[in-house]
Amino acid sequence: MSTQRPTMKDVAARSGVALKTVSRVVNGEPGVTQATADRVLAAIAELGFRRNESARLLRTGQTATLAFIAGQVADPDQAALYRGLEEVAREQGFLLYSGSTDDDEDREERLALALCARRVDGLVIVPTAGDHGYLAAEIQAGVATVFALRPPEPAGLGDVVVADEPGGAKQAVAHLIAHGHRRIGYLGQPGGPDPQDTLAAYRSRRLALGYAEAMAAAGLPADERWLSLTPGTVPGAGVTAVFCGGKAHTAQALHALAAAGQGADAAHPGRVAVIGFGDFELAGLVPPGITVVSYDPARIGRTAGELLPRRLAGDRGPPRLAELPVTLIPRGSAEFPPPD
Amino acid sequence: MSTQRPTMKDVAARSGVALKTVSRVVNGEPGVTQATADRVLAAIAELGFRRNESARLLRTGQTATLAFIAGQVADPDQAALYRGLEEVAREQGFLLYSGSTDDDEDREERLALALCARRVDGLVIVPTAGDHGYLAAEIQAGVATVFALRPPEPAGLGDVVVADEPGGAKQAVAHLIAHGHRRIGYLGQPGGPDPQDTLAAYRSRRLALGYAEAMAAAGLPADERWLSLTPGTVPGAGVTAVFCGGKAHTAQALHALAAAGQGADAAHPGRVAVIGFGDFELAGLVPPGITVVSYDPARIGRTAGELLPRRLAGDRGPPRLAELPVTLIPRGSAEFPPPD
DNA sequence: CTGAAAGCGCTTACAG
DNA sequence: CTGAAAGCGCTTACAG
Repeated sequence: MSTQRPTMKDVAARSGVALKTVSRVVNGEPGVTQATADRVLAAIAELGFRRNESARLLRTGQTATLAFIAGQVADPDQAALYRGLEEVAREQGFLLYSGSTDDDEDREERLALALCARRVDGLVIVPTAGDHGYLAAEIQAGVATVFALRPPEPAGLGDVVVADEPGGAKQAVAHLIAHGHRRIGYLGQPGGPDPQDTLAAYRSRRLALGYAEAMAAAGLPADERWLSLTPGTVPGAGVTAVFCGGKAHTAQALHALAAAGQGADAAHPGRVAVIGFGDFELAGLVPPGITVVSYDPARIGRTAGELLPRRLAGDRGPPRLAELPVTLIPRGSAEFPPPD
Repeated sequence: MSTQRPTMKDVAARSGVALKTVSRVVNGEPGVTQATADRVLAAIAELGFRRNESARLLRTGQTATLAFIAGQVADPDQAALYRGLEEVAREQGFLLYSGSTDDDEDREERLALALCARRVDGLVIVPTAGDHGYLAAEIQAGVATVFALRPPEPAGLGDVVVADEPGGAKQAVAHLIAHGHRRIGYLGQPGGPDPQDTLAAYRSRRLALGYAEAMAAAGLPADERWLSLTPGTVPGAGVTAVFCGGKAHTAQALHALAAAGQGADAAHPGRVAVIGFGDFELAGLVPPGITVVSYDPARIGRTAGELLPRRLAGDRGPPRLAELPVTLIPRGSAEFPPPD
């Protein structure tokens, strides 16, 4: 069916030299007459020979391959993370496998093990909520592994790169306080130990921590209801500002407040200030411009990629944790004092 | 440095059988005593053996690997396309490489050839504006190749899957006409042969075609200025509706119109209807809800993936072109009559 | 300067 | 039921 690809053996036969000589020419090794090299080169051109890199790598014992396992590669944050990782991979000469788990524990395991069976050199993985013990043997066997956006279970399995969610929450709350707000709510994932412990829930928990700490540090009361707002209770909660623990929550809060006539733009007298965690496309276009605390997913990817080489070089030191800083982007929805 | 991975040879030695017997057990082939199998299995467990899939595939002559080459994997549309492709890949047992060209012709070639050197079975590629002749030999050699979102140069190099942009433009214009609009403008990429012929420019050209055709079909005059609107000229062009040829253009038009007091919501008396090509996150949240003609990038990816197997099976028929249908999603910004 | 042999980790085709 | 040999396409280590 498919035209057979010519091999070095074919090139050798055609140019009347030994296999090894072809190898020398292909690799640009010294010690080949110009005349011989020319003959080999001619045969290569005539046959359309291209070296099979997979075969070379098998012999070499490496694969020059990294893998990225996302929850959803199409999620904007994880896609950006991918890009950061891709950059590092390219610079270092790695090709990149990728795949999505859809937050399915079993699918993650199948995918990760399939990739390890291909002998990828490194693995960057956005872990599902499940157990990652299955990776211990692979890590032990030398697969450089970094967990991104959240730590694995059990923790300590490998290096971790996350955003500094607690710090981000503190920044957001401090920003609101600086604008005169005192009754500040937090809209996150419904609390409690969640069997469906998603990435968003993990992040939400960390943000709630930072929120509570910032309120306490400012000597502000943190009404229990403020800590467990839902989209429906935001308008009636009596808060003058709300911090939203994720893009979805930000959108929900904006919807609910707009419907209740408490949207963050000047048209609404009882307007509630809104600040979200995580930047999103067009955040600047939704009136009056949505202020966010933004982390840099591409940087998380780059950092993850940069942790790999040391491990590949044989570093078996204890797992590292990188908490990357976040930035507040004021756009209007949080830069006004409370109504009273 | 890294703990050596045990091989089948090690397992064979440990269990006192021949290599071939280990292979039989690992592959679940019949004709092995339970006792022998148990001994082998025990050795596998003790050694923590996992078959090297790359080695197996080398011998088999396949790689069970596909590659996706995007302009930007992080672009929301291309990320969705990736997901569609990933689904098909998973179903068919392929692992997936991916990479971004950043619309750089040379980078595309380097990446594609590196992937072919790894002997990927198939390639789905969002082509840059450059020449793709370098792929002819690879396609000839059996690499199943599909171009997505736009055709390659020269055309006819391989199968193509694109959105039906002309059809989408016609739908959009017809929608506006049905709501009473007659002076309809088109905001796209600046016309003319563009040396920097981006994906957006290609799409924009196809949309302009559909726009012109729809106007002509309805017997409506298409003022030349209406066909070459820029963000700055939209408010003063005297049109009552504008069709935008991409997410960026839609955002620009919304900005310009809002600033000129001609935004698409009821608060503006001289409001201009807006309809965009390509859906975006929160299109429903930007008041009054942005009507779009939406194509389904995930479906493009799936379709591309589904074209691969036939080629892998040896089909050398002429290149196929799939133009996938688009859908109009009314959200408010285009569902009102012109002011007069 | 050039090449014959062995090997990467596995499977295929044959023997016993 | 079990195994010894050859081979996938390349490189490594040694000879000449």
